[in-house]
Amino acid sequence: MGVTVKDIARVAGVSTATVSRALRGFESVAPEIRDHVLEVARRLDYVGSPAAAALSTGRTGSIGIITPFVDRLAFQRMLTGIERELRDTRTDFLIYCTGDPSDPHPVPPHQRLARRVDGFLVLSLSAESPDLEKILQLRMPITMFGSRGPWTSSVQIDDRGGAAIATEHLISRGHRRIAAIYGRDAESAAVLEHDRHLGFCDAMDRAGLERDPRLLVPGEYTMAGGARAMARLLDVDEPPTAVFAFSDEMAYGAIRVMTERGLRPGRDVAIIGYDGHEMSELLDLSTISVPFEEIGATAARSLLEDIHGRTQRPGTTMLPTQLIARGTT
Amino acid sequence: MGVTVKDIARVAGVSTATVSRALRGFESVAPEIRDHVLEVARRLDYVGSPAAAALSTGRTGSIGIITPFVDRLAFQRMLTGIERELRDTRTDFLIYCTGDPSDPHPVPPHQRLARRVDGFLVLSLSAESPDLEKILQLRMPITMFGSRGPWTSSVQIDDRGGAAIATEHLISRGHRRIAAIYGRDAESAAVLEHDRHLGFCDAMDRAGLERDPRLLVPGEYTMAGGARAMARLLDVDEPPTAVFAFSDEMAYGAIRVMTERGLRPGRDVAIIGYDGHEMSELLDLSTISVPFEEIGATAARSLLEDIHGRTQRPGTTMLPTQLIARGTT
DNA sequence: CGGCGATGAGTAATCGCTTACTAGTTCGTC
DNA sequence: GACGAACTAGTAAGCGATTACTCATCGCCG
Repeated sequence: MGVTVKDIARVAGVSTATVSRALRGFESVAPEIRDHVLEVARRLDYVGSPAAAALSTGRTGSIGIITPFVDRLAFQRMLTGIERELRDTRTDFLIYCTGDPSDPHPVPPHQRLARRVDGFLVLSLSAESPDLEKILQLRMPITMFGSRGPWTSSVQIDDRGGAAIATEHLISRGHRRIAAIYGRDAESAAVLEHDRHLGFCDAMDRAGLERDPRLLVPGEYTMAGGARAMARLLDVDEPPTAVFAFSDEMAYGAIRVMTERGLRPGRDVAIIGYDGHEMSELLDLSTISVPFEEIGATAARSLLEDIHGRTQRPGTTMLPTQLIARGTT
Repeated sequence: MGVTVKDIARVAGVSTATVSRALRGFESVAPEIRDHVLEVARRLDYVGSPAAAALSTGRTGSIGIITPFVDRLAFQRMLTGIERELRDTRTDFLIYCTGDPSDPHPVPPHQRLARRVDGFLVLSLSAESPDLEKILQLRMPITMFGSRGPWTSSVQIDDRGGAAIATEHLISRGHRRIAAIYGRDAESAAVLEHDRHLGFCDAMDRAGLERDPRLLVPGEYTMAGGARAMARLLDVDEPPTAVFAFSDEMAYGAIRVMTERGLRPGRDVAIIGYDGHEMSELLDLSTISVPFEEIGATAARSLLEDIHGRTQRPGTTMLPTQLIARGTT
């Protein structure tokens, strides 16, 4: 059904080798023959078979994105950046969602994706994820965000510094009793949010403020989780006067609970988020803005360079965050 | 570097044909040989080459998702559903974003994806998109949402009915001067939002209300666009008392502008959105809820059935929408 | 005890493209 | 005027898995 190089070769009166060379723009083809072949290919509406090319060259022309979730704003924004970056490169991307660690995926990612892609973009994957090790073992080009590998490229943001700035912002507003809503496990050295927690501790300790364990609650990185967390915080004997949510989404949920209980964000209880999603502007939520689109684009670019061997050795790019003070603080 | 069927054949002492048959679970392999081959494959950590399999069978084991945008909540939600549905099927997905029609993509989707996937999920693509025709010409399995093809399967929602219900809801609240914020082109018969516009007209006409052209403004389906639209509406001589935004995201932007101008949503100006995103609950925004996750999952399931020939002929699934009345109306 | 169907497994062709080698020309140079 | 460098283009060998055919065995029946 499909037109193949053989068809073009026949019609153009050359060998398939020449067709292939012409199609790939090699120098060693006489200009007029090259143009002729290209013209024939166009006329026959030729579309090459990526499978055949991949089998032959070992290059698939696509990359794999590995992430624990697809339904988070941060991922959506990174995906936007990745798509924009890849758009003109004829590189496709596959998404592999590891999902909830408690409900392990039937087919491990390295099995499913290894032979399908030329490299991986590992986004926000907990460093303790068992999948990660398997992927590293493949020794394929990898760029990571949210975790680091010994020999892989990575894109990073200064989460520890950003979290400290967020906390100091609350402190500078006169707050002394400050709560933090983390994701799942603030203490684990392996998880993504560790840096944010460290930054929070840095700032609190520097200011000589007490870190009441009851004011440190998990929010699962979701709106619903943030709402539950806020409810818990408000039920503490001596509720906090300010809250630092480690993600905007959790802050949204927290704000809803505050509003439901008749508390005005920024007046009765201050709150600051982290991520800088578009929606936060709407809610007048103070936050630390994180350039996720750019993170995605940068990571994609880095991976492509790695794949095409245009890079010397794994590099690390640090992208800036920025405090955006709004009405809720 | 990779382990191939040949390696397994050698180690297991059988032919590659037998290895292939054993791996694919064919009947015609003696149980003990099958188990032995499987054991060897497992021991060697064998991972098959999708490229080779694809070349040989013509099946790629992946599907292509075609959509004009990746940075919208509706897409994110559909993707979540698709991912959930595909998770256990060993089917991968590629995303092809057509992007802004005014800035055409350098490589048309049918060229880039045709040979790479077994079928397409066409989501929210305007029926007048030039890409669509090319894809239809491929005669591959397709399931669409947001547009319809003559012979393709599709998942639909009753947008016309939903929009009428939203409008009637505003009317039932006593509003007479009602504005609508559409996306880009409310009149074109080809675009996605046509049905919502029709539903709006239905309800207005049935109630005998005037549709002032100045109260029909575009919002580009984005928050920023919705904000601009609302600003325009408030500058009209006789501003509307109620607004129907054809998407929640535009409603968010509209609410921001209302708030900025000191108007209280639901008190001074009523507003209702469309889509039922999670965030709308937070903003207390009335809306028509659309089950995007389920739409994605249903579409994916339908496409897989089509690809595997388990279906007789193209089917259409209609999914329900639901009015969610909240504080803004 | 020979022949036949059923069953299991091997041989080799094939999918479409890439590329190392080979071969035939054309120039340039001494 | 001849030899070799520099070009071009063709030949054919893969890449790794699948599968149509072919072949060997075994059991069973007449």
